[in-house]
Amino acid sequence: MQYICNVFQPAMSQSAASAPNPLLQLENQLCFPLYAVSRLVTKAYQPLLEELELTYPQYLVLLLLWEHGELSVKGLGERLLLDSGTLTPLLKRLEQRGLVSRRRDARDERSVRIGLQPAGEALRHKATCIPEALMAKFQLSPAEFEALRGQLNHLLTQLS
Amino acid sequence: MQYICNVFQPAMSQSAASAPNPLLQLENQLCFPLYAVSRLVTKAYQPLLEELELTYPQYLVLLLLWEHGELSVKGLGERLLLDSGTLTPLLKRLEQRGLVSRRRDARDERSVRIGLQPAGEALRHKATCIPEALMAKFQLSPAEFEALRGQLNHLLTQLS
DNA sequence: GCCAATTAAATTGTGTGCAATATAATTTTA
DNA sequence: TAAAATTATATTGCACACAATTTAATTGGC
Repeated sequence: MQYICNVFQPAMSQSAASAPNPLLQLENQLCFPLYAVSRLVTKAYQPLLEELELTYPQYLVLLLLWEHGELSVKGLGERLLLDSGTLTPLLKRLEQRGLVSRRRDARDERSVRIGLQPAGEALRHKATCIPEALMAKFQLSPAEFEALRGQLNHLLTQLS
Repeated sequence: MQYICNVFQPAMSQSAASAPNPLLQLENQLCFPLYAVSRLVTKAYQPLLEELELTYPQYLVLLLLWEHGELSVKGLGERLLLDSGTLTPLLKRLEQRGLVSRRRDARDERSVRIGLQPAGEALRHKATCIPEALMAKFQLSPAEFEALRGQLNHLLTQLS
C-alpha cells in the first residue's frame, strides 16, 4: 500500500499547539460529520420507531418488503449493502415476532425468501407518517434536502 | 406522540405495484444514503487503518488525542458524540495495547484522563497520509467536498 | 457540616456490522 | 456425468453503539 502526501489544503484553523497537520483534525474532515450525522439520524428515528418496536435496520428491511412484497436475503443485502451476517439474525428476530416469514426457495434451495406476515404488512400503516416526521426534524428546505440527497447518492455510487 | 401526514412530495417513481406511498421508498429518503455512505466510508478507511491495527472509532479517538494531547472520557465523548458505554471498552483496548494511558484526575476523582503513550504518539506519523488517501477515494472536487462537508455540518448542528 | 442532587465512569444487556469460515445447493467444465 | 468452481445462507467471533442501571465523587442548599 502506497499513497502520496501532498497538495490540497482546505480551510484550516491552527488551534492546538500539538497539531501541525490540519488535515488530521476532526474539524476538517468529511468522515466525522458523516459518521456523526448518520448516528444522530438513526437516533432521530428512534422515538418514532419505538412505537412499532423496530430498530432502524429492521425498519429498512420492512420498507423494502412493503415495496417489493417478497425478497431473498441476497436481494435485501444488495439493496441495503448488508451481508447475511447482519441480516440473518435480524430476520430471525423479525420472524420470531411474527412480522416476516422465511422459507427456502423451492426452485433454488440455496436461497431464502423473506415475505411479510399479516402483522408485518399491518405495520405499514403505522409507518406512513415516519418519513415526513423525520424530514421535519432535519429542518432543511426542499432544495437543501434534494442537494444533500443528490450528493450522498453520488458518493454512494463512487464508493460502492 | 403526534405528527402530521401531508405536504411535500419529492421526485417520485411509481415502480412497484404495492407501493402507494413513495415517501416510504428507500430511493426517496435521505436516511438511507447517509447510513450506507457512512458505512462505506468506514470501510474505505479500513485498508489504511489496518496498517496501524486501528478501527475507525479508535482512529477518531487518536485524532483527538494527537490534537489535544490529553482529554477526559467526557471530553472525548462530547466531541465524538459517544458515551462511556462505547468509549470505556474501546479505551481499555487501546490501553492494553500500550497506545493510551488512563488515570483518574487528581483534582476530580470522578474523571478519567486519557493521554498518549509513546507508541500512541508515534502512530501519528504513520497516520499523516490517511486523510488525503481517503479524499482520493471519494473522487470529489474540492468544491463538492466543501459543499458536502458544509451541509453535513449544518445538519449536525440541527440534530445535536 | 450534612444531605440531596448532580456528575463522571463503569457495567450490563441487546442489536447491529462485518470479516472469516463453514455448509449445502447449483452450475460449469473437463 | 463426476469433479471443480460458484453461489446463497448460516455461523462464529469481535468491536462498536446505546439504553438503562450502578457506583463513586463532587457540589449546592440549608
